[in-house]
Amino acid sequence: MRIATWNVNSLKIRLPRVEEWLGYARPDVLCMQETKLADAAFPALAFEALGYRTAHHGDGRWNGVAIVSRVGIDDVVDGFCEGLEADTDTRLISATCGGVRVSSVYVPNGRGLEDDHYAYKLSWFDRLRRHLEATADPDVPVAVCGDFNVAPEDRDVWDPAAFVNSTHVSAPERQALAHLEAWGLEDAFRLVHQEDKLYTYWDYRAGDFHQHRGMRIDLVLVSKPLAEKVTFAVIDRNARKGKLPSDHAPLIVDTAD
DNA sequence: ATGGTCGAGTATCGA
Repeated sequence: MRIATWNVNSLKIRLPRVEEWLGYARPDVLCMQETKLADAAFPALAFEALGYRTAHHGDGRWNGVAIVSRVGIDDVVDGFCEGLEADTDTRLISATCGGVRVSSVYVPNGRGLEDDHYAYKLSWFDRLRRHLEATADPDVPVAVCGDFNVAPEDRDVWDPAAFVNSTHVSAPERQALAHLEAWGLEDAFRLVHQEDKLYTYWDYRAGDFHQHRGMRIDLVLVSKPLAEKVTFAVIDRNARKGKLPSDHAPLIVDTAD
């Protein structure tokens, strides 16, 4: 099974690139983030034409998450169901695809260490853990895929010195990610690759992509039954090149069976 | 040279 995740930074403008990419990457499941679409505007027909069924959770201008699957898509849940009030944003959608409980997540950016959005980010991680506790089981196949807006380790950013007192690398954020993983998830990319300087996101500004100034913040987290079957993982940097790219590259993870 | 870019929408905000 091939699972992929891609922050597309507006599906409206990115749809041609996504269609092209699906044509050659052919994932069984693709999780997308930052569609920036309302549900009524989601281009379901374009995906169905390529053999994918779809689920989308969005409210228009910001955020928005989707799962498209050619191995079935059942039991779709929008947002959290850990028993608290609804999230203010559309940042989570879950579905069962080919026997795997898949979630597409767009973790809040945080903006700054003193910003209210940073507290929202930390609480969001806690809610995601509680959501998994309430709805899933780490002993069955689970894949939590998306833009986590956290670089797990210093080797996941182009220059740790450039991120002092910044979001994405702070100890509380890394601890929040680690606490999520402690539920029973592993970073599938790191099961395959140990090298540094492998990134999934590069700022549009200042030629960061060409200067290799990036961050690895897009992850596929898998439960043990999937982790044991991971055979391949790659960040498709080619999708960050060319005309009208997203500022994120897609991440692909393959598992046996 | 002290800025560099996108995408939302059409003034700025968010990343």
